[in-house]
Amino acid sequence: MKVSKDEIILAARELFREKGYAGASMQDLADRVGLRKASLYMRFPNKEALVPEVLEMTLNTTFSQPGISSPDWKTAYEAVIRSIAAALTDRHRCVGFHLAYGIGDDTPLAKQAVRDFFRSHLDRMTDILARAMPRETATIIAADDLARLEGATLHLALFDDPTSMKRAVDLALGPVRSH
Amino acid sequence: MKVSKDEIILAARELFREKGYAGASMQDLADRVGLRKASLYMRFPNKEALVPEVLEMTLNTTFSQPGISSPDWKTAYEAVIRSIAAALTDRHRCVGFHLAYGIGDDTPLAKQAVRDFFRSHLDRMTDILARAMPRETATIIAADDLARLEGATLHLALFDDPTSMKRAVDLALGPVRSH
DNA sequence: ACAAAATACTACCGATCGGTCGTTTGTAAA
DNA sequence: TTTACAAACGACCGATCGGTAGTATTTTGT
Repeated sequence: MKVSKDEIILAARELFREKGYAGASMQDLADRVGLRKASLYMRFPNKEALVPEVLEMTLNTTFSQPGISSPDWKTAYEAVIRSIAAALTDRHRCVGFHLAYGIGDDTPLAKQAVRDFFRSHLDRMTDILARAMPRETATIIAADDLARLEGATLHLALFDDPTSMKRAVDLALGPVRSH
Repeated sequence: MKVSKDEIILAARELFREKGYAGASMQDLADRVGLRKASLYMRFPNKEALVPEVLEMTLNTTFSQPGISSPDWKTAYEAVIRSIAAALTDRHRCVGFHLAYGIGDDTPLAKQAVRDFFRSHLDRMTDILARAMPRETATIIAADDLARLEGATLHLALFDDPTSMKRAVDLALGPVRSH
């Protein structure tokens, strides 16, 4: 194999993040990894099938950062927030968010994958917070913290401005520290 | 004229919001307004030229809501926040955000229009807040409030869940009320 | 009523889209 | 070294993309 499957998924992630689902072409993906378009269909049955793989890889790396599996909930939550924020700050956009906006009912497998992607984020964040507070409260905090991080990518994507993301991290971590 | 220019812009806005710039086709737009594709090029020189018009119309309606031009800054700011939140809650997505994510360097006029769109939002919000606080503080609050509103569309688009948006409004307005 | 101008139309352009087919190439077991 | 299988390939498919040319139709000014 000239190119590993992970390399293709990685390139597909960049493509989806930058151009969205509709704007990403298989030809462009083939060019980026140095294969012919037809060869991509050896590994993936179609374009839609790339989406679950991209999101699964992203989810895994996000939640594989050190500290996230700490028994101390403060340590774990801070690690999650920082892991997400670091990825978003680095790339200026969120693949999942771009796909969430752009994917329609014509690609149901991709749509479900996007839902699972964010549901996993929310569940894992909620589980950590629920160690120290009622689950109901944890659910709300997780949802709002994630929304704030995602929203801060607006300033990154448009104005190359990371300060809003930094404040989003501080605001998510402030109450945790003083808990 | 079978169809007014504003109708076309309105339909284009829906299209961009749902499918993004790359995913929106001129044929689809023509179908929605009941024209032939070629007739669209009577009013707009090309696809890219739709973007500034769409965003200008959106900006105008957003900031034409009652209360926004109130001399009382609290009234004005609340009206702005509620105007933005109402539009996002209704449509589940933000056109500007979708375009901000999807538009690349190949469409520079559209890119600049998106930047202007959000810059106007931020400037107008900052101007209102600056009546009651240092401009530096106002800039930060405006940026973070807008980011939070945009981020809350994640829960709307994916899970049809408006609660995060409601909390975003409350959080943006809470400090204002108790000021 | 008539001419001029604006608008919408049919038909088409080359390029690119996602995807498939049949063949060649590389590799690993025998 | 031969055999067998997977991987990569060039060439191609129908559909759709943004956009244009020329013509018909409707509106407008006189």
